[in-house]
Amino acid sequence: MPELPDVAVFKKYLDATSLHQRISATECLDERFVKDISRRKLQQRLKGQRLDATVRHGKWLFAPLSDGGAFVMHFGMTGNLDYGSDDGDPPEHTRFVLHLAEGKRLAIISQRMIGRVSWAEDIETVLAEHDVGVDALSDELDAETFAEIVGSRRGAIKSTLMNQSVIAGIGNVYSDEILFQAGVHPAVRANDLDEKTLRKLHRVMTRVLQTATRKGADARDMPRTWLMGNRGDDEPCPRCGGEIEDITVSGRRGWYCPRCQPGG
DNA sequence: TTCCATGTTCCGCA
DNA sequence: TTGCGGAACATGGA
Repeated sequence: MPELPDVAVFKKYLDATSLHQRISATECLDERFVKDISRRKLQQRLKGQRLDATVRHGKWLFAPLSDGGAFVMHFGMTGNLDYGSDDGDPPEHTRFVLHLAEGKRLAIISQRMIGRVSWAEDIETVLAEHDVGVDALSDELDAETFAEIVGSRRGAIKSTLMNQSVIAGIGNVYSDEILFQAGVHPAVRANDLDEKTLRKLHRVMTRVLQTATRKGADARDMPRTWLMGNRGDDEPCPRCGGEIEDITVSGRRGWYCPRCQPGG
């Protein structure tokens, strides 16, 4: 699930539940979920500290710590957070737990293990190491910059939007949504798009990501005119009523409406 | 049982 | 050298 809007929701959730509480202990339920640092060191770094704030960049979530450094979270394909009272077992597929003061705990859940927790001295360094580009909702990414970055790419527009080193935060579902609402075929090469279309894509991208975040990133709550609820065989296009089709673009299966998104 | 998945990373090729 | 596409990765639900 976790693309930019989902992670933005996790950030709000963490802000509302877990900030400024002392971490009394941590628990690692699967060592493989800890990356770039040993489990023991991560646990040492966290113990006794507080999560001071949260910073989201693309699909990454960071929580700067009271004594410096930051707790790093990435949710992969199936991550989630769960805050609750610290008695009994945490939810299924919990990989890491922060035990907090006053009998609470924050569980980091990841069913498929593609995801991570880690520690970073410096957030910018982590982003550079993983070649993470500008955040899709960053103020720095205005229409002109977007057109410049995206319009210089030779790959399919869908893969370009999903490429985290180009723009960070968009995954398979939201790339389909953005292209649908902009009326752009997913397989069109990015550098074949004209300036006007690129600016439209930027406008639509911003609107889609902001709206989705505001609605809690829950597909069921999105406007009916969105593609999101109709991804699948034999589904009608929410705009024209025609049939939605699937297409594989650089190994990822996407959905689009051939009538509303001509070309390719 | 086989296939597929909303993510990242690595590798081979142009 | 850089950018692109495909495959691998781990796990479990359909």
